[in-house]
Amino acid sequence: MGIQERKEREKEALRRRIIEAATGLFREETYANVSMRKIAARIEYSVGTLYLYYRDKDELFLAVQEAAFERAFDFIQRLPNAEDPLERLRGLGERYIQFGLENPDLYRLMFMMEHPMQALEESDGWRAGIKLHSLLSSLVEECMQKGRLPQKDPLKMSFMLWSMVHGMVSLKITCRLDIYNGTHLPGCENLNLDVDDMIQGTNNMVMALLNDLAE
Amino acid sequence: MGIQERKEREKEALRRRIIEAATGLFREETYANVSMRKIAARIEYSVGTLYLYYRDKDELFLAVQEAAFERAFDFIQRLPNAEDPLERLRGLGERYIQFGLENPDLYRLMFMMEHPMQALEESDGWRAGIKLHSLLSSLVEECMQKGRLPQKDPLKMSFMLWSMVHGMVSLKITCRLDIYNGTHLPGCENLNLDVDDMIQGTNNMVMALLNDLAE
DNA sequence: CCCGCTAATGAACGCTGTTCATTTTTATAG
DNA sequence: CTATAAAAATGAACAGCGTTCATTAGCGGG
Repeated sequence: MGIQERKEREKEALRRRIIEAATGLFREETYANVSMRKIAARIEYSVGTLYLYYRDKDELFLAVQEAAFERAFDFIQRLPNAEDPLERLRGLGERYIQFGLENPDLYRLMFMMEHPMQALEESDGWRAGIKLHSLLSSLVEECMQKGRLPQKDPLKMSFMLWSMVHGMVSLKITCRLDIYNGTHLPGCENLNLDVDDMIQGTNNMVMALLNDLAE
Repeated sequence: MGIQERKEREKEALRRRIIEAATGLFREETYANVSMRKIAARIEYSVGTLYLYYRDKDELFLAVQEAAFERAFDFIQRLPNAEDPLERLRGLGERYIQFGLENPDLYRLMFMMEHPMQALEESDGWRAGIKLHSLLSSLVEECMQKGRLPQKDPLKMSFMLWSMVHGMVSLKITCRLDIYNGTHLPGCENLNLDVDDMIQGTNNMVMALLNDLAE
Protein backbone atom coordinates (compact mmCIF):
# COMPACT_ATOMS: atom_id res chain seq x y z
CA MET A 1 0.00 0.00 0.00
CA GLY A 2 2.10 2.86 -1.28
CA ILE A 3 -0.71 5.36 -1.05
CA GLN A 4 -0.78 5.48 2.71
CA GLU A 5 2.98 5.99 2.74
CA ARG A 6 2.78 8.79 0.24
CA LYS A 7 0.12 10.44 2.36
CA GLU A 8 2.35 10.09 5.39
CA ARG A 9 5.19 11.71 3.46
CA GLU A 10 2.97 14.53 2.31
CA LYS A 11 1.76 15.15 5.86
CA GLU A 12 5.34 15.18 7.07
CA ALA A 13 6.33 17.56 4.28
CA LEU A 14 3.59 19.99 5.20
CA ARG A 15 4.59 19.72 8.85
CA ARG A 16 8.10 20.72 7.90
CA ARG A 17 6.84 23.55 5.74
CA ILE A 18 4.83 24.86 8.67
CA ILE A 19 7.85 24.69 10.98
CA GLU A 20 10.10 26.45 8.49
CA ALA A 21 7.60 29.24 7.93
CA ALA A 22 6.98 29.59 11.64
CA THR A 23 10.70 29.59 12.43
CA GLY A 24 11.22 32.41 9.99
CA LEU A 25 8.46 34.44 11.55
CA PHE A 26 9.46 33.74 15.17
CA ARG A 27 12.98 34.84 14.30
CA GLU A 28 11.72 38.13 12.95
CA GLU A 29 9.12 38.93 15.57
CA THR A 30 8.22 38.34 19.16
CA TYR A 31 6.11 35.38 20.12
CA ALA A 32 3.11 37.65 20.51
CA ASN A 33 3.53 39.29 17.13
CA VAL A 34 3.64 36.04 15.20
CA SER A 35 0.06 35.18 14.38
CA MET A 36 -1.32 31.89 13.20
CA ARG A 37 -2.79 33.76 10.26
CA LYS A 38 0.66 35.01 9.22
CA ILE A 39 2.11 31.52 9.41
CA ALA A 40 -0.77 30.14 7.37
CA ALA A 41 -0.46 32.92 4.81
CA ARG A 42 3.26 32.27 4.37
CA ILE A 43 2.65 28.68 3.32
CA GLU A 44 -0.52 29.63 1.43
CA TYR A 45 -2.87 27.57 3.56
CA SER A 46 -5.82 28.65 5.66
CA VAL A 47 -5.61 29.14 9.41
CA GLY A 48 -7.67 26.11 10.22
CA THR A 49 -5.15 23.79 8.58
CA LEU A 50 -2.51 24.62 11.16
CA TYR A 51 -4.78 23.23 13.84
CA LEU A 52 -4.91 19.91 12.01
CA TYR A 53 -1.17 19.58 12.61
CA TYR A 54 -0.66 21.26 15.98
CA ARG A 55 -3.06 21.54 18.88
CA ASP A 56 -2.38 25.25 19.38
CA LYS A 57 0.20 27.96 18.91
CA ASP A 58 2.27 26.74 21.84
CA GLU A 59 2.63 23.21 20.54
CA LEU A 60 3.64 24.60 17.16
CA PHE A 61 6.20 26.79 18.90
CA LEU A 62 7.65 23.82 20.76
CA ALA A 63 8.25 22.10 17.44
CA VAL A 64 10.02 25.22 16.22
CA GLN A 65 12.13 25.20 19.36
CA GLU A 66 13.00 21.54 18.86
CA ALA A 67 14.30 22.22 15.35
CA ALA A 68 16.33 25.15 16.65
CA PHE A 69 17.97 23.03 19.38
CA GLU A 70 19.05 20.57 16.74
CA ARG A 71 20.61 23.29 14.61
CA ALA A 72 22.40 24.69 17.64
CA PHE A 73 23.74 21.29 18.63
CA ASP A 74 25.04 20.64 15.13
CA PHE A 75 26.91 23.94 15.13
CA ILE A 76 28.30 23.98 18.65
CA GLN A 77 29.35 20.36 18.72
CA ARG A 78 32.16 20.97 16.19
CA LEU A 79 34.97 21.63 18.65
CA PRO A 80 38.67 22.03 17.99
CA ASN A 81 40.05 18.56 18.65
CA ALA A 82 42.81 19.74 20.91
CA GLU A 83 44.74 17.38 23.16
CA ASP A 84 44.02 19.50 26.23
CA PRO A 85 40.40 19.02 27.41
CA LEU A 86 40.45 22.48 28.96
CA GLU A 87 41.18 23.93 25.54
CA ARG A 88 38.24 21.98 24.14
CA LEU A 89 36.12 23.35 26.98
CA ARG A 90 37.21 26.87 26.06
CA GLY A 91 36.24 26.08 22.48
CA LEU A 92 32.83 24.87 23.61
CA GLY A 93 32.15 28.21 25.26
CA GLU A 94 33.44 30.01 22.21
CA ARG A 95 31.18 28.05 19.87
CA TYR A 96 28.18 28.53 22.18
CA ILE A 97 28.76 32.27 22.30
CA GLN A 98 29.35 32.45 18.56
CA PHE A 99 26.10 30.64 17.89
CA GLY A 100 24.18 32.92 20.22
CA LEU A 101 25.65 36.11 18.79
CA GLU A 102 25.23 35.05 15.17
CA ASN A 103 21.71 33.71 15.66
CA PRO A 104 20.22 35.97 18.30
CA ASP A 105 16.72 35.25 17.09
CA LEU A 106 17.17 31.49 17.23
CA TYR A 107 18.86 31.81 20.63
CA ARG A 108 15.99 33.91 21.89
CA LEU A 109 13.39 31.39 20.89
CA MET A 110 15.40 28.53 22.42
CA PHE A 111 16.33 30.03 25.76
CA MET A 112 14.49 33.24 26.39
CA MET A 113 11.15 33.42 24.71
CA GLU A 114 8.15 33.67 26.95
CA HIS A 115 5.68 30.95 26.17
CA PRO A 116 3.45 28.52 28.03
CA MET A 117 5.29 25.41 29.12
CA GLN A 118 2.42 22.93 29.20
CA ALA A 119 3.32 21.33 25.90
CA LEU A 120 6.71 20.36 27.30
CA GLU A 121 5.29 17.89 29.82
CA GLU A 122 4.49 15.26 27.26
CA SER A 123 7.24 15.90 24.73
CA ASP A 124 10.95 15.58 24.29
CA GLY A 125 11.45 18.82 22.40
CA TRP A 126 14.58 19.47 24.45
CA ARG A 127 16.39 16.28 23.47
CA ALA A 128 19.05 18.12 21.47
CA GLY A 129 19.40 20.71 24.23
CA ILE A 130 20.10 17.94 26.71
CA LYS A 131 22.69 16.42 24.41
CA LEU A 132 24.40 19.80 24.49
CA HIS A 133 24.47 19.81 28.27
CA SER A 134 25.89 16.28 28.29
CA LEU A 135 28.68 17.44 26.01
CA LEU A 136 29.55 20.13 28.54
CA SER A 137 29.45 17.97 31.63
CA SER A 138 31.47 15.12 30.14
CA LEU A 139 34.12 17.63 29.10
CA VAL A 140 34.21 19.11 32.61
CA GLU A 141 34.61 15.66 34.11
CA GLU A 142 37.43 14.82 31.73
CA CYS A 143 39.19 18.03 32.75
CA MET A 144 38.89 17.14 36.42
CA GLN A 145 40.14 13.62 35.88
CA LYS A 146 43.20 14.93 34.08
CA GLY A 147 43.83 17.63 36.66
CA ARG A 148 43.02 20.48 34.28
CA LEU A 149 40.25 21.83 36.53
CA PRO A 150 40.06 22.18 40.31
CA GLN A 151 38.45 19.20 42.00
CA LYS A 152 35.04 20.69 42.72
CA ASP A 153 31.51 19.45 42.23
CA PRO A 154 31.43 18.83 38.47
CA LEU A 155 27.71 19.57 38.29
CA LYS A 156 28.24 23.01 39.86
CA MET A 157 31.20 23.64 37.59
CA SER A 158 29.22 22.78 34.45
CA PHE A 159 26.29 24.82 35.66
CA MET A 160 28.52 27.80 36.37
CA LEU A 161 30.05 27.73 32.89
CA TRP A 162 26.70 27.34 31.19
CA SER A 163 25.19 30.15 33.25
CA MET A 164 28.09 32.44 32.50
CA VAL A 165 27.93 32.08 28.72
CA HIS A 166 24.15 32.10 28.73
CA GLY A 167 24.16 35.19 30.92
CA MET A 168 26.52 37.04 28.60
CA VAL A 169 24.66 36.10 25.45
CA SER A 170 21.21 36.79 26.85
CA LEU A 171 22.19 40.15 28.35
CA LYS A 172 23.56 41.11 24.96
CA ILE A 173 20.41 39.97 23.18
CA THR A 174 18.07 41.81 25.54
CA CYS A 175 20.11 44.99 24.95
CA ARG A 176 21.07 45.21 28.62
CA LEU A 177 24.70 45.64 27.53
CA ASP A 178 23.71 48.90 25.91
CA ILE A 179 24.72 50.45 29.21
CA TYR A 180 28.34 49.75 28.25
CA ASN A 181 28.04 51.85 25.12
CA GLY A 182 25.90 54.89 25.74
CA THR A 183 26.46 57.65 28.20
CA HIS A 184 24.80 55.58 30.88
CA LEU A 185 27.73 54.13 32.75
CA PRO A 186 30.35 56.44 34.23
CA GLY A 187 33.73 55.36 32.88
CA CYS A 188 32.36 53.84 29.70
CA GLU A 189 31.40 56.97 27.82
CA ASN A 190 34.03 56.90 25.12
CA LEU A 191 35.34 53.38 25.33
CA ASN A 192 33.78 52.52 21.98
CA LEU A 193 33.50 49.04 23.34
CA ASP A 194 32.93 46.12 21.02
CA VAL A 195 30.58 44.11 23.17
CA ASP A 196 30.95 40.92 21.14
CA ASP A 197 34.71 41.01 21.65
CA MET A 198 34.24 41.61 25.35
CA ILE A 199 32.05 38.52 25.60
CA GLN A 200 34.55 36.24 23.90
CA GLY A 201 37.33 37.92 25.84
CA THR A 202 35.58 37.26 29.11
CA ASN A 203 35.23 33.57 28.28
CA ASN A 204 38.95 33.47 27.54
CA MET A 205 39.75 35.28 30.77
CA VAL A 206 37.82 32.75 32.82
CA MET A 207 39.51 29.86 31.08
CA ALA A 208 42.90 31.43 31.76
CA LEU A 209 41.99 31.80 35.44
CA LEU A 210 40.86 28.18 35.65
CA ASN A 211 44.09 27.17 33.96
CA ASP A 212 46.05 29.08 36.60
CA LEU A 213 44.15 27.26 39.32
CA ALA A 214 44.90 23.84 37.88
CA GLU A 215 48.65 24.34 37.72
CA MET B 1 -2.62 78.85 44.15
CA GLY B 2 -3.21 75.67 46.17
CA ILE B 3 -5.59 74.25 43.67
CA GLN B 4 -3.03 73.67 40.95
CA GLU B 5 -0.80 71.94 43.49
CA ARG B 6 -3.60 69.70 44.68
CA LYS B 7 -4.32 68.77 41.07
CA GLU B 8 -0.66 67.99 40.55
CA ARG B 9 -0.70 65.76 43.62
CA GLU B 10 -3.83 63.99 42.42
CA LYS B 11 -2.31 63.37 39.01
CA GLU B 12 0.82 61.98 40.63
CA ALA B 13 -1.27 59.79 42.91
CA LEU B 14 -3.18 58.33 39.99
CA ARG B 15 0.09 57.79 38.15
CA ARG B 16 1.34 55.76 41.11
CA ARG B 17 -1.93 53.84 41.33
CA ILE B 18 -1.59 52.91 37.67
CA ILE B 19 1.99 51.72 38.17
CA GLU B 20 1.06 49.67 41.22
CA ALA B 21 -1.85 48.01 39.48
CA ALA B 22 0.22 47.38 36.37
CA THR B 23 3.13 45.99 38.40
CA GLY B 24 0.80 43.54 40.05
CA LEU B 25 -0.55 42.37 36.73
CA PHE B 26 2.84 42.18 34.98
CA ARG B 27 4.09 40.06 37.88
CA GLU B 28 1.23 37.63 37.45
CA GLU B 29 1.13 37.39 33.69
CA THR B 30 3.27 37.71 30.62
CA TYR B 31 3.61 41.06 28.93
CA ALA B 32 1.22 39.93 26.23
CA ASN B 33 -1.43 38.75 28.67
CA VAL B 34 -1.59 42.02 30.59
CA SER B 35 -4.12 44.15 28.80
CA MET B 36 -4.70 47.84 29.14
CA ARG B 37 -8.32 47.02 29.90
CA LYS B 38 -7.29 44.84 32.85
CA ILE B 39 -5.06 47.55 34.26
CA ALA B 40 -7.83 50.10 33.89
CA ALA B 41 -10.36 47.77 35.47
CA ARG B 42 -8.10 47.15 38.48
CA ILE B 43 -8.02 50.86 39.32
CA GLU B 44 -11.65 51.33 38.30
CA TYR B 45 -10.95 53.74 35.48
CA SER B 46 -11.72 53.44 31.81
CA VAL B 47 -9.12 52.37 29.24
CA GLY B 48 -8.84 55.80 27.71
CA THR B 49 -7.61 57.33 30.96
CA LEU B 50 -4.40 55.28 30.84
CA TYR B 51 -3.51 56.98 27.60
CA LEU B 52 -3.75 60.37 29.30
CA TYR B 53 -0.85 59.31 31.52
CA TYR B 54 1.27 57.10 29.26
CA ARG B 55 1.66 57.27 25.51
CA ASP B 56 1.18 53.52 25.09
CA LYS B 57 1.55 50.16 26.78
CA ASP B 58 5.32 50.18 26.35
CA GLU B 59 5.84 53.51 28.04
CA LEU B 60 3.67 52.36 30.90
CA PHE B 61 5.75 49.21 31.13
CA LEU B 62 8.97 51.20 31.27
CA ALA B 63 7.62 53.07 34.28
CA VAL B 64 6.82 49.73 35.91
CA GLN B 65 10.37 48.58 35.15
CA GLU B 66 11.81 51.72 36.65
CA ALA B 67 9.99 51.15 39.93
CA ALA B 68 11.17 47.54 39.96
CA PHE B 69 14.82 48.54 39.51
CA GLU B 70 14.51 50.82 42.48
CA ARG B 71 13.09 48.07 44.66
CA ALA B 72 15.84 45.71 43.55
CA PHE B 73 18.54 48.24 44.29
CA ASP B 74 17.16 48.90 47.77
CA PHE B 75 17.17 45.20 48.54
CA ILE B 76 20.48 44.16 47.03
CA GLN B 77 22.47 47.13 48.26
CA ARG B 78 22.26 45.96 51.91
CA LEU B 79 25.50 43.99 52.02
CA PRO B 80 27.23 42.41 55.01
CA ASN B 81 29.76 45.07 56.02
CA ALA B 82 32.66 42.66 56.18
CA GLU B 83 36.25 43.86 56.26
CA ASP B 84 37.19 41.68 53.30
CA PRO B 85 35.90 43.22 50.06
CA LEU B 86 35.81 39.77 48.47
CA GLU B 87 33.38 38.68 51.16
CA ARG B 88 31.24 41.72 50.39
CA LEU B 89 31.42 40.76 46.72
CA ARG B 90 30.23 37.27 47.59
CA GLY B 91 27.40 38.87 49.54
CA LEU B 92 26.47 41.01 46.58
CA GLY B 93 26.03 37.92 44.45
CA GLU B 94 24.09 36.26 47.23
CA ARG B 95 21.71 39.20 47.56
CA TYR B 96 21.29 39.47 43.80
CA ILE B 97 20.43 35.78 43.56
CA GLN B 98 18.13 35.97 46.56
CA PHE B 99 16.25 38.87 45.06
CA GLY B 100 15.89 37.10 41.75
CA LEU B 101 14.69 33.85 43.28
CA GLU B 102 12.28 35.49 45.69
CA ASN B 103 10.89 37.89 43.09
CA PRO B 104 11.01 35.93 39.86
CA ASP B 105 8.22 37.99 38.38
CA LEU B 106 9.93 41.30 39.16
CA TYR B 107 13.22 39.91 37.90
CA ARG B 108 11.58 38.80 34.70
CA LEU B 109 10.14 42.17 33.98
CA MET B 110 13.45 43.90 34.74
CA PHE B 111 15.85 41.71 32.82
CA MET B 112 14.02 39.30 30.61
CA MET B 113 10.69 40.54 29.43
CA GLU B 114 10.28 41.04 25.73
CA HIS B 115 9.12 44.53 24.99
CA PRO B 116 9.84 47.28 22.51
CA MET B 117 12.83 49.36 23.49
CA GLN B 118 11.90 52.65 21.82
CA ALA B 119 10.70 54.26 25.03
CA LEU B 120 14.18 53.79 26.53
CA GLU B 121 15.85 56.19 24.14
CA GLU B 122 14.48 59.27 25.79
CA SER B 123 14.24 58.09 29.38
CA ASP B 124 16.40 57.14 32.29
CA GLY B 125 14.27 54.26 33.49
CA TRP B 126 17.43 52.26 34.11
CA ARG B 127 19.03 54.71 36.52
CA ALA B 128 18.67 52.39 39.50
CA GLY B 129 19.90 49.46 37.43
CA ILE B 130 23.03 51.41 36.58
CA LYS B 131 23.61 52.25 40.23
CA LEU B 132 23.55 48.51 40.83
CA HIS B 133 26.23 47.93 38.24
CA SER B 134 28.36 50.69 39.73
CA LEU B 135 28.13 48.99 43.09
CA LEU B 136 29.49 45.81 41.52
CA SER B 137 32.33 47.39 39.59
CA SER B 138 33.55 49.54 42.48
CA LEU B 139 33.62 46.45 44.67
CA VAL B 140 35.60 44.53 42.05
CA GLU B 141 38.10 47.36 41.80
CA GLU B 142 38.49 47.51 45.56
CA CYS B 143 39.21 43.77 45.58
CA MET B 144 41.87 44.15 42.93
CA GLN B 145 43.51 47.06 44.71
CA LYS B 146 43.72 45.03 47.91
CA GLY B 147 44.97 41.93 46.12
CA ARG B 148 41.83 39.93 46.81
CA LEU B 149 41.17 39.32 43.11
CA PRO B 150 43.57 38.50 40.28
CA GLN B 151 44.77 41.57 38.39
CA LYS B 152 42.62 41.26 35.30
CA ASP B 153 40.48 43.72 33.38
CA PRO B 154 38.03 44.90 36.06
CA LEU B 155 35.31 45.51 33.49
CA LYS B 156 35.53 41.94 32.23
CA MET B 157 35.61 40.64 35.79
CA SER B 158 32.49 42.59 36.75
CA PHE B 159 30.76 41.56 33.56
CA MET B 160 31.63 37.93 34.17
CA LEU B 161 30.19 37.97 37.69
CA TRP B 162 27.03 39.75 36.62
CA SER B 163 26.56 37.38 33.68
CA MET B 164 27.04 34.36 35.89
CA VAL B 165 24.44 35.30 38.49
CA HIS B 166 22.07 36.60 35.84
CA GLY B 167 22.52 33.41 33.86
CA MET B 168 21.75 31.23 36.86
CA VAL B 169 18.70 33.21 37.90
CA SER B 170 17.27 33.56 34.42
CA LEU B 171 17.78 29.89 33.55
CA LYS B 172 15.94 29.03 36.74
CA ILE B 173 13.12 31.45 35.96
CA THR B 174 12.66 30.20 32.40
CA CYS B 175 12.42 26.65 33.77
CA ARG B 176 15.51 25.55 31.82
CA LEU B 177 16.87 24.06 35.06
CA ASP B 178 13.98 21.62 35.03
CA ILE B 179 16.37 19.35 33.17
CA TYR B 180 18.20 18.86 36.48
CA ASN B 181 15.10 17.50 38.16
CA GLY B 182 13.10 15.35 35.78
CA THR B 183 14.22 12.24 34.01
CA HIS B 184 15.76 14.34 31.28
CA LEU B 185 19.40 14.37 32.23
CA PRO B 186 21.27 11.09 32.68
CA GLY B 187 22.82 11.11 36.15
CA CYS B 188 20.28 13.47 37.66
CA GLU B 189 17.27 11.18 37.83
CA ASN B 190 17.09 10.72 41.58
CA LEU B 191 19.28 13.49 42.86
CA ASN B 192 16.29 15.35 44.25
CA LEU B 193 18.27 18.46 43.62
CA ASP B 194 17.32 21.71 45.30
CA VAL B 195 18.05 24.06 42.44
CA ASP B 196 17.98 27.18 44.61
CA ASP B 197 20.67 25.71 46.84
CA MET B 198 22.74 24.78 43.85
CA ILE B 199 22.61 28.37 42.60
CA GLN B 200 23.80 29.87 45.86
CA GLY B 201 26.31 27.04 46.19
CA THR B 202 27.71 27.78 42.76
CA ASN B 203 28.20 31.44 43.65
CA ASN B 204 30.06 30.35 46.78
CA MET B 205 32.17 27.91 44.79
CA VAL B 206 33.26 30.62 42.39
CA MET B 207 34.12 32.96 45.22
CA ALA B 208 36.18 30.23 46.87
CA LEU B 209 38.03 29.66 43.60
CA LEU B 210 38.73 33.37 43.22
CA ASN B 211 39.95 33.44 46.79
CA ASP B 212 42.35 30.57 46.04
CA LEU B 213 43.68 32.53 43.08
CA ALA B 214 44.35 35.64 45.13
CA GLU B 215 46.37 33.87 47.78
C1' DC C 1 -24.95 81.23 37.45
C1' DC C 2 -22.50 80.11 33.58
C1' DC C 3 -18.47 79.71 30.66
C1' DG C 4 -14.45 77.16 29.48
C1' DC C 5 -11.19 73.90 30.29
C1' DT C 6 -9.55 69.60 31.81
C1' DA C 7 -10.34 64.79 32.91
C1' DA C 8 -12.72 60.81 31.86
C1' DT C 9 -15.39 57.98 29.02
C1' DG C 10 -16.53 53.97 25.96
C1' DA C 11 -17.86 52.84 21.21
C1' DA C 12 -15.37 51.72 17.15
C1' DC C 13 -11.43 49.80 14.23
C1' DG C 14 -8.47 46.34 12.91
C1' DC C 15 -5.89 43.05 14.94
C1' DT C 16 -5.38 38.32 17.67
C1' DG C 17 -6.08 32.65 18.86
C1' DT C 18 -9.28 29.28 18.35
C1' DT C 19 -13.46 26.58 16.81
C1' DC C 20 -16.41 24.14 13.73
C1' DA C 21 -20.01 23.71 10.17
C1' DT C 22 -19.26 23.57 5.48
C1' DT C 23 -16.97 22.58 1.17
C1' DT C 24 -13.47 20.46 -1.62
C1' DT C 25 -10.45 16.88 -2.70
C1' DT C 26 -9.09 12.20 -2.83
C1' DA C 27 -9.31 7.00 -2.51
C1' DT C 28 -11.81 3.09 -2.97
C1' DA C 29 -15.71 -0.01 -4.42
C1' DG C 30 -19.11 -1.28 -7.67
C1' DC D 1 -16.70 5.62 -15.26
C1' DT D 2 -19.39 6.64 -11.31
C1' DA D 3 -20.97 6.70 -6.64
C1' DT D 4 -19.65 6.94 -1.94
C1' DA D 5 -17.17 7.44 2.00
C1' DA D 6 -13.39 9.35 4.21
C1' DA D 7 -9.94 12.81 4.68
C1' DA D 8 -8.25 17.50 4.14
C1' DA D 9 -8.92 22.21 3.82
C1' DT D 10 -11.59 26.18 4.39
C1' DG D 11 -13.06 30.70 6.37
C1' DA D 12 -16.85 32.90 8.92
C1' DA D 13 -17.71 33.63 13.68
C1' DC D 14 -16.52 34.66 18.64
C1' DA D 15 -14.29 36.83 22.35
C1' DG D 16 -10.55 39.68 23.57
C1' DC D 17 -6.56 42.73 22.32
C1' DG D 18 -4.10 47.97 21.77
C1' DT D 19 -5.30 52.26 20.37
C1' DT D 20 -8.07 56.42 18.90
C1' DC D 21 -11.29 60.06 19.33
C1' DA D 22 -15.84 62.27 19.41
C1' DT D 23 -18.56 62.87 23.29
C1' DT D 24 -19.66 63.75 28.16
C1' DA D 25 -18.96 65.17 33.07
C1' DG D 26 -17.22 67.93 36.53
C1' DC D 27 -15.08 71.65 38.51
C1' DG D 28 -12.38 76.50 39.01
C1' DG D 29 -12.73 81.34 37.92
C1' DG D 30 -15.35 85.40 36.56
